[in-house]
Amino acid sequence: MDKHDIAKILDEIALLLEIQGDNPFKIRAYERAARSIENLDADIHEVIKKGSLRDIPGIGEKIAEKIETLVKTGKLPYYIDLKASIPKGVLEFLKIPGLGAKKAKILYDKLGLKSIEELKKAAQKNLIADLPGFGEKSQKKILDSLDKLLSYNKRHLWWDAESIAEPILEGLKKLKEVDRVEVAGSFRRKLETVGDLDFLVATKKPKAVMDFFTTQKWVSEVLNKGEAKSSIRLKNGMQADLRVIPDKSYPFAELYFTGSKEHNIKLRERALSMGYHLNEYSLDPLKIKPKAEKDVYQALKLSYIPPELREDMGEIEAAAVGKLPKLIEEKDILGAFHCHTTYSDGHNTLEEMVKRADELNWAYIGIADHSKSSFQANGMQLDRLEEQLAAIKKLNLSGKYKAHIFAGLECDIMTNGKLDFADSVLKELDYVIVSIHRSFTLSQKDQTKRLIKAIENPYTTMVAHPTGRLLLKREPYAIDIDKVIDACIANNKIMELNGNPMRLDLDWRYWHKASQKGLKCAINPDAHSVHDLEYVRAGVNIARKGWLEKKHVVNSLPLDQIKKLLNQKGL
DNA sequence: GCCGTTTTCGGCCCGACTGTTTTCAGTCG
Repeated sequence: MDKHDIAKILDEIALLLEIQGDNPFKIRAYERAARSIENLDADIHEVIKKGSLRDIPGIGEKIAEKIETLVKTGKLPYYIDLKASIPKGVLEFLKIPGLGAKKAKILYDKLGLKSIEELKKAAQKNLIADLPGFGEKSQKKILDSLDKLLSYNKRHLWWDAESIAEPILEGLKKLKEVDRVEVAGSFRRKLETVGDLDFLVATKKPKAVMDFFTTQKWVSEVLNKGEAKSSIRLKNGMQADLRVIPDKSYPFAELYFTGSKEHNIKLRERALSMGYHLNEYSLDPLKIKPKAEKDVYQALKLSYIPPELREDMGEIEAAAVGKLPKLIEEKDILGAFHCHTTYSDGHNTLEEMVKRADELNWAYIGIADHSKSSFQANGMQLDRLEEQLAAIKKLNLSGKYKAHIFAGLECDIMTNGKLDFADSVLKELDYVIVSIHRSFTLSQKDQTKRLIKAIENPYTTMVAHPTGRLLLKREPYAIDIDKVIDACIANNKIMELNGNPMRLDLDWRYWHKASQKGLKCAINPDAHSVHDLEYVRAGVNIARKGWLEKKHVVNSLPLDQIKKLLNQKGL
């Protein structure tokens, strides 16, 4: 039972209480406790041992007791009883747009509906329209959305969401009635996946903007439409909301609609404690006329908090004492190390990749093709590796390109933790990235041991995509990430932040603490074509979410310094 | 259920839209 399991149970208790119609503030208390546990830095078992559970914000007497029972016995009678009182299927009702806890309870109480299937049959038999609080329209809406539930609830990679948002944003920008516009929400916070798109517009003519937004070619359905707020369903099932606001309120609205919800609640509480009242229109009774968000933060005696950090992970506390990090920026990146070519499974040649690095004004590019065991990725046998090494040397000597080429390798880690090539081969290279591409199902203990053994190899330089996750597709393999981080630090090895939009691995939630302990980061594109080098941008987004500064990121170092760093290998 | 340098009781973030009502509850973000 780890902190994620506990947080999940606390969240589920909150949902169950909601359906039971319990005190809303009690429900929020459980939700808050869940977030606190989820964001906990320390090991939950240690915290319990020290008896400091109640020092965690949002954890009081009752919830502390429940967590202790849960951790010590693996189960919680209170939770078991609660679950027994409401069928699991009723929780599924909450996923249907327009159905919340109250209505879910009515469906269960009055008609005894226990699953999505039963709900569908009841709607088809016209049994729902007569229920209190329901009507013809809500019955039809339930039926309509049931078929599309899967696409509605789908999240999208941030990278994909960007290309969906772009034409809508451009369309709004061109509208003469629009004074200011941007995409807020989790998209602006650069969260790795995005559920829906939140557009924010400043205008004096809301109606014209709303009419435009709800009638364009990207609309598949108008969910609701008002003067201040409209929602549409896009063709791919994604929801897009538009909020319209007078220009004088824009900074407040920007803050509010960027979130996160937890960040906003903390801000409002802070405002209240200072005698103010904060909403998306103003900060009363303060008569400030902010031009930008930073003016609002300033009024709350906080330094400006970049959107990426607004996750209630300590940023408000840090901003209150002027201790926010100076986040890494894309322009700080001077090169990258995880790039493939046609020597293995890349689409572009070595020279094409280097040329592109030149165009990006990079000072260096590291080529790391797959090793022989990755036959699925056309991994290189020794002769091909030697051939590539010679080609890189030649190209460097030719002086044809400004970018220096580092000769590396993405070396497979065998199931026993040994590397795919012997040390005598590895030592000829400028650097070695080690990674796991098979045997994902080892136990956590064995997988951790395997990776740490590879980290301890003297010729290992950095660890690629350490959890192997593919966002929205494949869960991370079981691994004790804290131990892996500690092993990297102890052996002076670099951890990759893989910028492939589907990986973004190591996850941002680990980086703040890990970097403070001394973990070095390389933001890599894991590029398989010249276009993929752009993934560095996605990597920088996530690095910023992880509080990383330039000093933590090795590929912000100029050429002479990165050479020096790589030469430390084998020490 | 949590919390407190105005409080150990009485607060707890707050506004827009929809559909079902006949003045508002429920949902959503």
